[in-house]
Amino acid sequence: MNLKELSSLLGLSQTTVSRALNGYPEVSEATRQKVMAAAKKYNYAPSSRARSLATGRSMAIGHVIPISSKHEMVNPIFADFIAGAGETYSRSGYDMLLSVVNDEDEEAAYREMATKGSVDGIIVHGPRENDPRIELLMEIGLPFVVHGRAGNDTRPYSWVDINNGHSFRRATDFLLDLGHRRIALINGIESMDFARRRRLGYEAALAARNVRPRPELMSAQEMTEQNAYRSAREMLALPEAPTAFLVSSYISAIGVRRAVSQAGLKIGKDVSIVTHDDDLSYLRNGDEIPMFTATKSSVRAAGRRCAEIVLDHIANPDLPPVQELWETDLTLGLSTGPAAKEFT
Amino acid sequence: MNLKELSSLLGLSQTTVSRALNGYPEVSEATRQKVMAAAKKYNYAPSSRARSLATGRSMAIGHVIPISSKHEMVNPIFADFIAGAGETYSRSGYDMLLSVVNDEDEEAAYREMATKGSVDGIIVHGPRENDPRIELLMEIGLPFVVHGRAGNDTRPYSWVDINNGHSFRRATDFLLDLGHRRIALINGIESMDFARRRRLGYEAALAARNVRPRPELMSAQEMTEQNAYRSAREMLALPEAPTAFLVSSYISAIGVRRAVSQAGLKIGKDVSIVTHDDDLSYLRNGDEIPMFTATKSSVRAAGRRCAEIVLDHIANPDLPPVQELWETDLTLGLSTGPAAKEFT
DNA sequence: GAAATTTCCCAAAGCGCTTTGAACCATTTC
DNA sequence: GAAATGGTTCAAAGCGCTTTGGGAAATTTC
Repeated sequence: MNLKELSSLLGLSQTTVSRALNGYPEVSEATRQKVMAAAKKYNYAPSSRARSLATGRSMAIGHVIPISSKHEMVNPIFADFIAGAGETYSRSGYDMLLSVVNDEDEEAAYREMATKGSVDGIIVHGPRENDPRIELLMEIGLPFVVHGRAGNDTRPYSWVDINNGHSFRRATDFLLDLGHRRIALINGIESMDFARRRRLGYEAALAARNVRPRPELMSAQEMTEQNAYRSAREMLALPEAPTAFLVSSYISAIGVRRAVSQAGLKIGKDVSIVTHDDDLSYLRNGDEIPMFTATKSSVRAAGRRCAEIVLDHIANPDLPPVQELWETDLTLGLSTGPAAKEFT
Repeated sequence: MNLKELSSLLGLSQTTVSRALNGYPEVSEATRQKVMAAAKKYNYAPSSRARSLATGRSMAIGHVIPISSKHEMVNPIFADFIAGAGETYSRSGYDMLLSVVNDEDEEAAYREMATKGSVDGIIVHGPRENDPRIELLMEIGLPFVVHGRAGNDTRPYSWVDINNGHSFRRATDFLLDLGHRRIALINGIESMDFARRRRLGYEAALAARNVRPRPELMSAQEMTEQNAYRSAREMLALPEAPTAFLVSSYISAIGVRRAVSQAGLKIGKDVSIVTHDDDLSYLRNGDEIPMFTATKSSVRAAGRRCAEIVLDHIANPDLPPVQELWETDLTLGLSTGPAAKEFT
């Protein structure tokens, strides 16, 4: 069933039927009702192909998921971000176009989305320091929103980020206040912007209290349970083992927890853990009392917001860039306590 | 830059340029080279909008992600499945169209994809027992592949599934062989086909050895760390506590591990755990010696395969349905051992 | 050397919609 | 009663591509 058939069935022109369905005012209420009813009856929906050719808009937002050919990790927070963005899209009649590419093909993927015209806007994931993608996307001219920020690039592009530096500074301060002095940092790969900022926040807090940063207590790897476990285990075996861990992801925190338990130490008593918590739907940090003390910010909410912003930019191209820096909640859980005497 | 401009720039007809770019034989090698060079120089790529209108194919596969309005969980294995499917798509020039919808709107979402013609095929996620979507999709007539199966619907549709029943039967047998008699099952929601089959496999193994199934040792909930933790904790507090756990997801297994450790019990000694392992990229089960004994099957490989099958069906509509039942690997890890004497 | 074939290229139709510009009819205004 | 107005509707152009049905030039065949 297409427009032509439907129109002739109704004895109306394609123009009128199209307008009736799209809510234009130049059509009488009576005929609109008739058209709507017929559309429903014959299960008609305009072909998105034809429609987007005619309107020049494809009603889709592109997300490029880079798969590192080296480590092959798929970011676990990705599912929740997508879910958030997807909620926004489906409310607005937009689709989400996902492109999974090797990271070396990523730029080509963006360029292709633009030249093929398959999307009206783009969400950028996992920005790195001085990410070349920003430059590329500004050149391409498609509206885009970055989840995170790319280094200290101050050019006016839209992004939604959490205040990673401040967040980890506060968390470190909190541990210092509890008397901890040997605080380990289990971080993500530091070419990622968020990880770099977190380390800087952590170091700033240490410096402010004249605590010497110890390289052996800082690890920066892909945030898998296993990497975190191994790092924590090695650190706990040091002669001057850490009394607290600051961890960049919930998954990693689980690895740290395993190492700590296995060493026969009690979490929150012998060893404290503060983790960042993306509030993933399948890894909730407790209902009443959170298990981990955490810097918390919902990545799903970030997905929703990024999507909203890119849709705003599409609807209104003159909109100035939107830059939102969200503070995290430092939520107190059961994983932290004062530094044990013997260690101080 | 569009085809018209490019053609006139080259002094050729649109026909010839189009054919040159699409690899048709009716164009001389010399002009093809010229056209290719010009396309590259002017960064031309045919508009996917126009192209799909002309060809009638949209070069995209639809995935519908249902978000349960009740519990709001996003399936954590989803990211890896998508990554697998995405690899296949990008190799073949297809896009992935994701639609995140509330589960009550799911049928409408499929229907819409079909009538709007926005996709050429569909992948179905998370089939339930007697899933109405199968019927719907057969009626719609779009090629589709189900990741998993819908109950005992024997109609000829394509699916890729793991042998959940056999897998959990083997795992249960393995625990029984080790002397365990009180084996708990931490399962997913049993309206999901995979969870139902796993329970049946588990019960069959128990029945074959005349071990009475105990309802108090069976839980069926969304597979979050926390749900699993709570279930395991409650079970461990029973007068006749389980000596082994059979768990449906790695995330859940982590929750069980937490409960076991917290109870002061040693995993693999006091309490055994066997889990299903989807081989998620961010939750690898150890490199050398797996942490958990597990029934393992890569969900990413399943994503790749489902995508391949749906593309095959699109390329060749007469292809008979493809049904693949994959066996899992029962990989021995450190989480299992003989039942402790005191318990037997 | 004429006829048949092959090679290469083109004009134009068509995919299914939206949107422009014009036209028709029924009211209202002067 | 003629002119202006407003509410509805329509025919046709156009979005940018692919593909059909030829057709001219080059090559081969007899």
